[in-house]
Amino acid sequence: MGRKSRISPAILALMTAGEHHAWTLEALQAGLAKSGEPGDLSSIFRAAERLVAEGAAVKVLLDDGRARFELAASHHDHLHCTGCDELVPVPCVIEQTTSAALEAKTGAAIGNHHIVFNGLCAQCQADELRNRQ
Amino acid sequence: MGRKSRISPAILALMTAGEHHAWTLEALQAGLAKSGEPGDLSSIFRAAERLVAEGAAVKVLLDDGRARFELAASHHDHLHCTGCDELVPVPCVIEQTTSAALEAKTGAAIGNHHIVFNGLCAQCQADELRNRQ
DNA sequence: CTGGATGCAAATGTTTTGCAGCATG
DNA sequence: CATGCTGCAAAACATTTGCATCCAG
Repeated sequence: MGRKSRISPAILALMTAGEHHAWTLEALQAGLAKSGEPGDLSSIFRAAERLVAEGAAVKVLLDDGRARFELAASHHDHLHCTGCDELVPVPCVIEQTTSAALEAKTGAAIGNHHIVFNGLCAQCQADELRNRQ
Repeated sequence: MGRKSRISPAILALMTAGEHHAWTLEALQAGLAKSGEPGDLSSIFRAAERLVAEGAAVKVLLDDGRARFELAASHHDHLHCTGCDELVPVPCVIEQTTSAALEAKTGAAIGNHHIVFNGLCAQCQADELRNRQ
């Protein structure tokens, strides 16, 4: 029944290798090319969406207008580093009681959430300090 | 020195009137047209960006790929209603101590943040319940 | 054979920019 | 009359889709 996907497993391998935590489509394309699995952006896009549909990956959209894909794992939020533009995972700080409190206060039915912090990751903060000296 | 902006004050008037809390460019264009101040999207875009630069408005980018503008005011976060697609304000639940704790834990320098909750606003939740009966 | 995966090209949707004209301080 | 706002058109940008092709079961 149809062809086996070459790109999907390569994406998962890339993500597991962990050069980044979250991958833009272009980063995926570059990474795949580097590991000998070049592909068209549209094919990578479709493979990534497939992974999301299967629950193996999640898609995160950022204020810079570019989507990032990462391995589906326990929920966490993100720090968008203004230095290196990486999307760094940070533990979730929304307590279970918090949504409930908000629901009670606003009358809304709250499902999931996503927090994006902006700032400098540890590495960039170190670089910043070093350059100032 | 140059012409007085017709669109900028009209945008502020619209926002203050408060039909929406956050406005997409198209919503702004529609609203302006309805109040007798039609304008080109590019002009509205530039006026809105100007307001952001002046600090009178803030720009929020959402996962649906469309930017929204709202009056600059005390910080709050948002509920993106999956029913009516409105961006509803909710009080911020990030304590000052929370960022500090995250900074200590991650080594990052955290500036601002933005939380987007997904769910149904009070109105849509009521509609949902009514339609099920 | 058949159903899914891929590549190429093109469409999409929104934001952004170039440029000429216009208004007003 | 110079400066900044406006409209129109087109570029830019990432994403998404159409379609023909290819490949493994």
